[in-house]
Amino acid sequence: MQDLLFDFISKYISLTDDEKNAIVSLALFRQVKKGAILLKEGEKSNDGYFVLKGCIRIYYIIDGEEKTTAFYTEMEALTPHCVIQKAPSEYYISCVEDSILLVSDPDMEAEMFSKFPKFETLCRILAEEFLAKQQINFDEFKTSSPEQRYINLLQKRPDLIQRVPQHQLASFLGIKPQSLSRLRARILEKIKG
Amino acid sequence: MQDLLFDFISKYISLTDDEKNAIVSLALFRQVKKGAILLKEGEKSNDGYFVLKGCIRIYYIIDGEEKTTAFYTEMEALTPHCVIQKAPSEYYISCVEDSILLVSDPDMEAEMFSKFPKFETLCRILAEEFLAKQQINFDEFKTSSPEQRYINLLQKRPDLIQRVPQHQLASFLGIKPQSLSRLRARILEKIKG
DNA sequence: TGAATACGTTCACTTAAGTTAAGAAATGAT
DNA sequence: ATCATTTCTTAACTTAAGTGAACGTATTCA
Repeated sequence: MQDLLFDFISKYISLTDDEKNAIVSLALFRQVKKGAILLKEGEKSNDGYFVLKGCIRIYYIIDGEEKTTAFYTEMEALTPHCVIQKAPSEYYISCVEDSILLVSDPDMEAEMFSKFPKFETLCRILAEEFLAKQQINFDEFKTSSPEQRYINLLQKRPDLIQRVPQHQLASFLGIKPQSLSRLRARILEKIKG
Repeated sequence: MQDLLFDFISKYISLTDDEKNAIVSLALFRQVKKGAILLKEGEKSNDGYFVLKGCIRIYYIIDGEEKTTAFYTEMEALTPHCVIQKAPSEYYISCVEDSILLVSDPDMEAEMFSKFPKFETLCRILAEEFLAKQQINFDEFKTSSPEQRYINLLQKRPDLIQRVPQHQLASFLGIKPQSLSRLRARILEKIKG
């Protein structure tokens, strides 16, 4: 399991055995069951997550309805807004599947950064890279229709459509579950016709 | 003008005079006229921008139509996707108003980082913070209607509605200019009625 | 200054998403 | 295995966004 992590890191920086050991000694691995809630609205938490295996999601409850806005799968990192802003969380985080996560918090990060400055470089690069990806995603979302967004998702993250319930996908696409059903039927119609 | 920059930085880290001088000696200030194009689709560039004064925007040309997806105003930093990905740009960047920008590139950043590690910390924090903000923005976009998005913008960035043409705002809100006109009329109707 | 272009609004019409409700299918718990 | 709950789909109706076109009003620039 740790190998997955080090393979991932090696794409960005090279680590000595000392550094690997430091990470392992500080890192907290956590197994979580499908449906488990990692963070609730209103709670304060300092935990960030790196998904080694499985899938977690962010959702809001607005007017009593769940609105899923993001999924994180293998080799993706999620630092909740409340950790950065030091404020109560606006959203929930829960497990879509049984998952294995690497849990971090700012204190642990600070310790790593001071011992191994290289590690701060890694975090900076990851943040910059993820920010760039996030912006492209947002741009695509803004400039396309729900139907285009779904077709886009089919191509870019076909796994998500398999592993995630439709009603969660719907709000991820910015629409209602009924509209997603209809839209899927419409696309099938087009392919057949 | 430099004071603006240092006041901003001082919110995150404290700088010695040496460090300030290093920034000034490496930094490139650039005055740009309204309408000037900083980056074109297909171009490769290594320049990142920090807006000291004015407003710049990102837009795509899709099927011959301009689609504006982002605005950057005072004290906001924009590192184009193509700088991170080392690939040709998918979008254009242009000046909405006469602006004063601080231009940076990866080489200059690397030099700063090695001389003053503190500066890498600043960049990491800014990237993390901006990422968190960006995600909240995206979440709000996904979970609200065009009308709600516009009302939201009225409250959060009223300045944008003043300084930016309607048709650019429209695509920023994910709709057509005609729909924005209609939506504004609808809101006025509600206030009157 | 005058012609051309770009911009914002309005209108009629089309298309698709939201809403409400019902029922079928899948899932989970006892 | 059965019952209850959740999830997904379908349908009819409402509402709002997309489309194409026209019109008045800036802006631009030759």
